[in-house]
Amino acid sequence: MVDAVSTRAEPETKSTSPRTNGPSTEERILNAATVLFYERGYHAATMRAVAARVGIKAGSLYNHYASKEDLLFRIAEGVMQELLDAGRLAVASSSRPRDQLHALIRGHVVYHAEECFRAKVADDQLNALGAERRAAVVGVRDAYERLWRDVLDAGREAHRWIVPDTPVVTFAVTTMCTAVDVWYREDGRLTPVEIADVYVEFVLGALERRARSR
Amino acid sequence: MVDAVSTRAEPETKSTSPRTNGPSTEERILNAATVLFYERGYHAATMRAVAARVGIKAGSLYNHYASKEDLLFRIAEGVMQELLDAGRLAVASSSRPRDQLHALIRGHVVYHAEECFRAKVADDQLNALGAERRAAVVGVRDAYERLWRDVLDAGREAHRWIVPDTPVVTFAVTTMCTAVDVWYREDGRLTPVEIADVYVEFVLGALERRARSR
Amino acid sequence: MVDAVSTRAEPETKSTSPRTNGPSTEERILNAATVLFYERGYHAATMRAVAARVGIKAGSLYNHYASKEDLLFRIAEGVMQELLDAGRLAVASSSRPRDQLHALIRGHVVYHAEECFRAKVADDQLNALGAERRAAVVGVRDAYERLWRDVLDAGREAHRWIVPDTPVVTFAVTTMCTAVDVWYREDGRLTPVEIADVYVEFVLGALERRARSR
Amino acid sequence: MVDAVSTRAEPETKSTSPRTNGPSTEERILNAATVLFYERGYHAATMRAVAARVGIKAGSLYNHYASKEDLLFRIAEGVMQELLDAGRLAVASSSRPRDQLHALIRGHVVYHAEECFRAKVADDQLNALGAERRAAVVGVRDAYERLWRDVLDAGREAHRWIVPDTPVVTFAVTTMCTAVDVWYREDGRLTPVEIADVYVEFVLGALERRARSR
DNA sequence: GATGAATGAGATTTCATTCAT
DNA sequence: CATGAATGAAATCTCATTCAT
Repeated sequence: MVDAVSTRAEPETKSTSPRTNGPSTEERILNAATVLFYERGYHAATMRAVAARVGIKAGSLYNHYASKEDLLFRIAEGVMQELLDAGRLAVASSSRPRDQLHALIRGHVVYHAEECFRAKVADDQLNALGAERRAAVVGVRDAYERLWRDVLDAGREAHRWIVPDTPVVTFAVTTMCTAVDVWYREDGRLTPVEIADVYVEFVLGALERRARSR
Repeated sequence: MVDAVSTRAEPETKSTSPRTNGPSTEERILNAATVLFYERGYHAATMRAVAARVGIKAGSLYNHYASKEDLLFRIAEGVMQELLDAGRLAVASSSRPRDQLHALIRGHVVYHAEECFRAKVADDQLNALGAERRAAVVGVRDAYERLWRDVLDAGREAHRWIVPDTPVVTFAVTTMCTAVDVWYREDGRLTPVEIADVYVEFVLGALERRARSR
Repeated sequence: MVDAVSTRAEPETKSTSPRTNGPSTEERILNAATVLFYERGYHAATMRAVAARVGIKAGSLYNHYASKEDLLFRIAEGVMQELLDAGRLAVASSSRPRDQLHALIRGHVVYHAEECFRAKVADDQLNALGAERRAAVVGVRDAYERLWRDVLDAGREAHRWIVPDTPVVTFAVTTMCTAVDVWYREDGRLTPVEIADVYVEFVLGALERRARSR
Repeated sequence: MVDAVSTRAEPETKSTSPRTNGPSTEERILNAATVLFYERGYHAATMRAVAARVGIKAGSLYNHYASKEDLLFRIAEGVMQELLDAGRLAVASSSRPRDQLHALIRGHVVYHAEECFRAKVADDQLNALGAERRAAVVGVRDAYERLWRDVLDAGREAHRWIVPDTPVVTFAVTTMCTAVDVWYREDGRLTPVEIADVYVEFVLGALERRARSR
């Protein structure tokens, strides 16, 4: 189930042309923009720098994308859509809230590890978008968060999870699981799935806690 | 103990001249910059906008601060220093890790709720600083995180807390507790202290969890 | 020999494209900057004014030169290099110090008359350059002055020239010959070569003077 | 005769108040401005830097001088007037052109050595003055140059000096004698008077030259 | 589809100058 | 007289974007 996420084509190796070429210019531009938005932030990254990373000149970017904001929009929209799709699969993979949450966390953590650049850009640079496009992305994000909220509410009923305040807990949990995009390194000690399991344990432990004596 | 944080003078009401005046121009500039860096991000906020918010002209800012970067540095440095000071008080307030963590979480959450603008700016805009100044701020931040790590390690010994990976858990917990700065509103349902207690319960529940049957 | 100087391509008439166009934008910018630096001084000349003289907008200058200082550097470096090259040819044109000095003076005077704008800028605005670039230009200038000093020393031996203090006399003579760049006008009474001959006579007269009765 | 120049009060030691104090604030400001205009040029020197050198704040300068341009004007006017006065004394000191020129050169060289900062500022930064004030200074300068021209013309009659073109030679000679202000150092090998004698010898040698055989 | 050059809007910063205290 | 703070004008430089070639 979770694998819905990790089966996404890797833009560096798969390409448009059936067999021979690397990624298309469009893809290479989007990847370059992703890295630069990640490293410097949207406003500090310049179109010249994006172009240089692709090996073309700034003017040529506009043969492929309408504007700088357009680049950011494509990145953010793509990320949110992929997350939402994966989240829906996760929820559909079982009818038990505990398994659904397990799948949600695993999908979220793995995605934010493997796609840490894109995910972090989508999170952090969102308010650089104009009102209209930001609203579009936020809409998808809200749908995604509703998945989590619904699972938490269902678990409170089905498993007697302790959820004093659903929105607060939802946000706390997703934020915590998102944080891997800050420090994940491909060559680190833990694989994305192992990291995810730490989080699953931690969150379920908290939800299923008993009243502590103090 | 935790109150170390909330006793900071409120710059809007206390002032330099004993009684009569409001905050000094320096303070008003720093506050204006904080809000604008928060709302738009460092690069998108302009010095003209900061000045307009204070009611002076852009050039006048430079009678008080050397540069735009200087403004950001003062904000970030102040936040980190205050957090570190409060964290040290929290740790010093008891010798039981459980109480220390309680104090840490409460201080952190209350601070990030009450000072959500300043705290979020200090977190998000850090890499807009030049290398040298960023390093100075990061140094303070690292010292602060070490407080948490040490408490978690001590709790693992003293209370048999389940901490599979100290850095990962530390980062997960602090990130989760930081997240209030995103959504906290003064007129919300919960007070900062109430919010903090939700987090305390949640985190201690997770750390003191028992193996679940699956 | 002296003609080494006057054979420099005239940027106003030669161009990049074989035949049709006038000077390139790069050349036109450099010429405009030269005139304005000459008329107003480096600091009082604005990039806007340079651009206006070329017929473009200020921002466009930066498609061709990295900075205002860069413009000054190119001018100064070019002048000094041309003077040095011409000076070396002059010295190489004969083995008699008297003829070498004749050639040096003529070359120097003709250059400072024909290129009075560029030459005066290179002389007067040098300390507007940053330390590094000023050092580069001063290095070339020192090499040029050494040519003169060596010829004066050689003449003292070969022709019994009266040179009480070589550096002082060198500087006095070159300064005097440089001064044409202040007042020379193309439509004046004397041609550059005629002016040069006045200086040659004057300087050789001084060097070959006999003790006067007082 | 020449000593008319060197008897000028030294502003660092003599003062307005009869006995006790150092130089007045007015004088100290003018001296600071002189040094800074010399070192950086008029436009690159800031009023703040002038004030800092005096030990006051920028605003206080305007209690003493009306504007930055005013400072430059006082410097330039003072220099030119002093030169003219000394030149008139020099010419009046004898009726023989040879002695008059001797006194002129000595006075000029000594002045440009001892007052090299003020003299160089007066020469180089003149065109930073507005049209009106520049004209006032240039008027004095022209009167001074006329002294030299008249002596050269008189010497051509009286001593058969070789002066092919009076303006050209006048300018060449004064420029040469002015150049000491560039390199003179108080702790150098030669005293101002010794330097002056080198120039006197050189110039008279040139003027009294015989036709050379070539 | 890429390029080089131009543009115009805007950003940060500097600085001479003013003035109330 | 000195000061600190404010001002407004201007300067250098950046950058997304356009467009003819």
